[in-house]
Amino acid sequence: MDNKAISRMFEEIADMLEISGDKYSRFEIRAYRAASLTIGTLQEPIEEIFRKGGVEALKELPGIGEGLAKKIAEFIRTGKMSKYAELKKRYPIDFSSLTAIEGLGPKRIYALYSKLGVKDIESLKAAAEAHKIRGLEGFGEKSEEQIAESLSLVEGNRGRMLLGEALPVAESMVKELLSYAPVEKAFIAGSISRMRETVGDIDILVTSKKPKEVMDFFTSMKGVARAIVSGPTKTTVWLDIGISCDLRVIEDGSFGAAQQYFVGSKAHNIEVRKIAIRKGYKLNEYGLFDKAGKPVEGADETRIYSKLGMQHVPYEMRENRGEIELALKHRIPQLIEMKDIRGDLHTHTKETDGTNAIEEMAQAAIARGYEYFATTNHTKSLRIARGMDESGFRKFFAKVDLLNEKLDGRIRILKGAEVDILKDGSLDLGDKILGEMDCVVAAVHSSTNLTSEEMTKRVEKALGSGMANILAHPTGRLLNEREAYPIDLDAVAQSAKDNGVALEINSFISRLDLNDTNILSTSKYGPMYSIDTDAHSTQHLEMMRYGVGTARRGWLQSVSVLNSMKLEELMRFLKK
DNA sequence: GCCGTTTTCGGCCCGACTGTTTTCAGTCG
Repeated sequence: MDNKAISRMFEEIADMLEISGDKYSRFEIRAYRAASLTIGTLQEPIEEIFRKGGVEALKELPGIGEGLAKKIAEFIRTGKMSKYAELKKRYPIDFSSLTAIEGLGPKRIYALYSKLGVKDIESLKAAAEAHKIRGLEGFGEKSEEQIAESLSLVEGNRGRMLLGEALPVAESMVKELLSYAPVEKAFIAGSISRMRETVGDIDILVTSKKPKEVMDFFTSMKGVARAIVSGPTKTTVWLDIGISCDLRVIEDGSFGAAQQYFVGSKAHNIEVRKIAIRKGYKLNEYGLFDKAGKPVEGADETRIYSKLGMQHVPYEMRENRGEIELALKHRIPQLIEMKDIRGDLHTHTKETDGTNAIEEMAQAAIARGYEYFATTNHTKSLRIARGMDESGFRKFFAKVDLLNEKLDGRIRILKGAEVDILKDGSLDLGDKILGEMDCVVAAVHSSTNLTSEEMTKRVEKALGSGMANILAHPTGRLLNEREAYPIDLDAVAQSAKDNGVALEINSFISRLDLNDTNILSTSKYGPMYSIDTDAHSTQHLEMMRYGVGTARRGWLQSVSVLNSMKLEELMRFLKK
């Protein structure tokens, strides 16, 4: 993907400029790093932005001006960036791998290169094993040990962890801190609090009058493999599950400022701090201060934003994607919340590849306070999931009818299917049985190697069939496993709107499909969205919060969410 | 190299921790 490549090149250019000793200002270097951050966290392909709007569109991106836009354009057009190539000739060093080593930055990497010829992970490993590093100026035994340790970690290859894996861990750590350590408040910050689909580490913030005791407790907690950094206010540990966890201890009076600071994102915070400066303040994690250094506000995050003339910004929006301007104008939308969700429209039972019976699914849905849910088992083409044919569904639906009667209005079970969209765009069951269903979820599970044109046409045909209500996991991606298949989401969103079909936001932790940027880019066509769990067990119903978080990252309001509707209104939408 | 209620020049986010540096540079988030 170009985004990653360009982001990495800019970062490496910054690294190389930093050691070059040429007369580049540190601000020029910083500009490359800022651009790297912008592009690295962009989830829309930069190539597409360029294709649609050329260099001018690139310049719209924060931190990208004339010069960098041209370099990006050069790379997209030719596959090369001359500035990068020139510098690389002078410094044939693999910075992006080496900077991943804890404690190594450009300066020390260059020292290792010029004195020991270290230029990649392998030569670094050799130097460390031969104990050649400890003798170098600026290095010591400790540095060498740290490098060796970090090397073994990098070789264990850690990617970003799924939100749905990290959040529960963070929650249990917070619970333990609150129960057994002298802390008053504990709060999950960082990318988890912003509900990013994957997270690089866990950030926890606590208030306490006894920071040392808290830190001692923290480093000895179950699941902590070892401490990486430990100070009185900040401690970083490595967890057994293969992710690091930061704990910051602050005073109660700074809680709001610290919250603002540690929720991030970095890009959002840089903008907020610039606004603070413009208004004659200084903002850091301890509070908002006036010119004389006198504290103005610190305990309450909302009041800090307010002093800056801004509305409070929901965590999920803090990505510097336009929310700053909205907050300044006091026009932050009222985002969808968990309490708006009245049901789940994509679930499975043991009749196909689920693990629970329909009765158990119904009880679990009732326990969640739902008004309704749809049972949507797989159809016959999906053999691997023991998909059912028409007679299978008829038999199953008879059971559902009985159950609905028995439940006597405590919840309404909608009869449905997750019907396969076949290669030619037709649906895997006949119109007769589909027409009898309350809720038809259509999904692509096969022939995913089509071109974008073919795939788009295939899906459009299914949406236009008059039988589909929801398009499940529209891009088919699986986090850390499989890329989205090529499809024109703009066309799909338009077609969904025209045909009264909702686009799914699949909440399953490895899917989150559509993702936040897909939602942001498709919502201008005005389709409805359905936030579903695709639950294959009663446990999976819990995943709803990840879908809601993703929807919030996509700035979605409840009026655009199908399953925030009351049953009666929903049934009108589902009518074929 | 970017950017503008400081607008085409002259600023540019901010603080913590570590190791070896005898006073702080380098790295990290």
